[in-house]
Amino acid sequence: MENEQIKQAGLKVTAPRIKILGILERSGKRHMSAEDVYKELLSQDEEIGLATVYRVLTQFEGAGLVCRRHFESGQSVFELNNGEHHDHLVCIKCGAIVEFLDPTIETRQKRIAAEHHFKIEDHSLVVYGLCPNCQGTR
Amino acid sequence: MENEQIKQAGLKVTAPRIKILGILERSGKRHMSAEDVYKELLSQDEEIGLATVYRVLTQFEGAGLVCRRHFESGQSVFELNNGEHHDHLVCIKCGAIVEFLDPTIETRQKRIAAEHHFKIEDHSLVVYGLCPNCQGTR
DNA sequence: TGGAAAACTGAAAATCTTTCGCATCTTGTC
DNA sequence: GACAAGATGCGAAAGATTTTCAGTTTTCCA
Ligand SMILES: [Mn+2]
Ligand SMILES: [Mn+2]
Ligand SMILES: [Zn+2]
Ligand SMILES: [Zn+2]
Repeated sequence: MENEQIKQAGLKVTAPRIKILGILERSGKRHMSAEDVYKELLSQDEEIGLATVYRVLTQFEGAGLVCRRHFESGQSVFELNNGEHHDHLVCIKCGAIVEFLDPTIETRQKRIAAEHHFKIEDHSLVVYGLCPNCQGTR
Repeated sequence: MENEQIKQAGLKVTAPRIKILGILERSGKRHMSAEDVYKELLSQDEEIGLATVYRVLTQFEGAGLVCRRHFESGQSVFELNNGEHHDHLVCIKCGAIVEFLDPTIETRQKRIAAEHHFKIEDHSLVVYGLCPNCQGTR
């Protein structure tokens, strides 16, 4: 359970960490902002401050338990790291997110970095658009 | 000169706008944050407030004169819009930026959006890594 | 198990970047 | 030149995230 993952990540097992990891695993939403997590905690009558949520999410990120994403919404969103990289398709109207992985794109990126003698470290690809549900309306 | 571009963009020709556009055109750096532009103005003894810099850059963006980018640095950077879309390779150590355009990637993105029935609106691809100069050191 | 060191926590204050409110100027037009 | 519409500068405010700090909690080992 959570305790093990936290311990293996090299972090002390504390109530806030267990609770927050549990929320990320079971809340339904795969991509959550710190605020989202905080609200979920509140709704469960947990006494955990927002600063702690930020702190824990950042630690989880450092430990590789979660990935932080910067979509153009002003706030970071976090998702459990399942070990496999992927990119995102984001609906600019309703916020719906579709994950995808395109080997061709991944390959081209590596080639481009190599051509410019860059040692690639990471990348972020986000495609913004309107999801099927949001295309009719305005 | 600047006056014409500003006028054609449908904006009144004012001193701050002329000065800021001039800086974007002649400052050497192609990608500048609002703060960068502001500092440059200060160094030229211009009495232009930071709020005005943000305002003007946002207006320029709306008018299509500049593009706003969100690299993971916390602040937006702006660059003159030369009409051609491109993506970026960013050095995580020194901040060096290389621009590139890969038709294959562009095509794949469109296909992926189509497969998910998304009406693509925009996209952001940034590859982070170490530039040639920054690879030796730590 | 006992207890101290190390790590962690919540709340409040501090940062940082960006935007607002508004009184005061400018610009474009007649 | 006179005027309305639009811009500017300034300080305050906002929103997201981080830091500080004093009081807990967890770990670890005797
Ligand atoms: Mn994802
Ligand atoms: Mn560019
Ligand atoms: Zn949608
Ligand atoms: Zn570099």
